[in-house]
Amino acid sequence: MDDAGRLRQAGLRVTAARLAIMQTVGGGDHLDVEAIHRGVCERVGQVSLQAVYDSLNALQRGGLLRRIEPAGSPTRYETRVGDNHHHLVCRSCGRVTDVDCAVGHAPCLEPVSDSGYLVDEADVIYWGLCPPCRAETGSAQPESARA
Amino acid sequence: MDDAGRLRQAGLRVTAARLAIMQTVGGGDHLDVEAIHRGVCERVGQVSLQAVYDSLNALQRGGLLRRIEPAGSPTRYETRVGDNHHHLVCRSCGRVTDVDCAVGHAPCLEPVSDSGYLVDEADVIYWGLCPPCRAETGSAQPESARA
DNA sequence: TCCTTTACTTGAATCATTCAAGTTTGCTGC
DNA sequence: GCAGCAAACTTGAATGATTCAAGTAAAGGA
Repeated sequence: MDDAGRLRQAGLRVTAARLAIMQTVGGGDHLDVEAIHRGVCERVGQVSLQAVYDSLNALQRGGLLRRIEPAGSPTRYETRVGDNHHHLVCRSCGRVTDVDCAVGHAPCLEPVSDSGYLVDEADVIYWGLCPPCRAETGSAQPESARA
Repeated sequence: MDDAGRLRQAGLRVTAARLAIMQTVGGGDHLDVEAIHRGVCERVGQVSLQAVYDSLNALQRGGLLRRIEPAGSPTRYETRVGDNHHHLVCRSCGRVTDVDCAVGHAPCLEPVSDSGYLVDEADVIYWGLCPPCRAETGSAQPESARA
C-alpha cells in the first residue's frame, strides 16, 4: 500500500504535508523534528513546525511512524514499524542505527517478574560509539554490553 | 562504606547537601529532581535547586547514582548502581519499578551485530501499566512484550 | 591557619515541545 | 459538483526541565 492508503487506513486525512513527512522520514535515517521539517519544506514549500509536530504525533499514534527518544537527545522518527528491532545510539554524535533483536521474537524481553505490570512494550537502547567517532577518539576494542 | 567514604572515593567533597541527596535518593523510590530537592531541604534546610542538579550530575558521573530517563518523563535517580537491572515504567502514573534481567548477565543484551559500534551499555525499559493503574482502568490480562 | 579548588547561590537563558485561537482544507453526503 | 463539518494547518505564545554564568562560601590539603 502507498502512503496515502496507509494514512486513510489509520483514519487520517491525506495532505501534502503528511505525504512529505512520510517520504522524508522514510528517505532519511532516524531524523529529528528539525530535519524532518526541513525535508518537508523542500518537498512542498513552507509548512509550519507545529504542523510537523502535530502530524508526527498523529502518524505515530496511527502506527505509521515509530518514535525514538534516546535519553538526553531530541526525538527521532523512523518508518520501520511493527517489527522487533532496537537501536544503537552513539554517545558522541547522536547517530542512531537499527539493530535486530538478538533472539528473534524477544523472549528475553519479557521480564522475569513483571511485578504485576501489564507490559505492552520493551524499549532497548544500546549506548556506545559509532565507527567514525571511534576512529576519531582512538577507542580500544569493544567490551561486552552491560545492562 | 558509608556515603561520605563513597563520595571521597569518587574524588568528590563531602557536603551536607550531597549526603542528604544520597539519603533521600536511597530512601525513596526512583525520585525525580523536584522530589529529591524537597527531601534534601527537609533534611538540611534550604538548598538551591541548581545545587541539587549539579550534585546529581556529579554523583552520577562518580558512579554513586544511576540516572533513569524514560521517554517523555522527567529524569529520575536511584542508588542501585553497578548491577544488571532494568526498569518497568507505568504509562499512566509514571511509577518506576526495578526488574532483574531475565538472563542474569545480559547475554541477549549484546546486539547480534553491533554495526561496528563500541557498545558500553544497554538500557532496557518495559512500558506498561502498574497494578494500581491496571485496577483503575480495568485492563485485561497481560500480553507478551514486544520489542 | 592559609590557599586553592570545588561546591553553592542567585538569576537568567535555552530548547524541545505543547497549548490556544482562528483559518483553511480534505472529504462525506446530497 | 456543491455544502457542511471535522480535521489539519497557521501564527503566536507558553511551558517546564535543564543548563549556563558570575559571584560567594566552604572543604580539605599544605
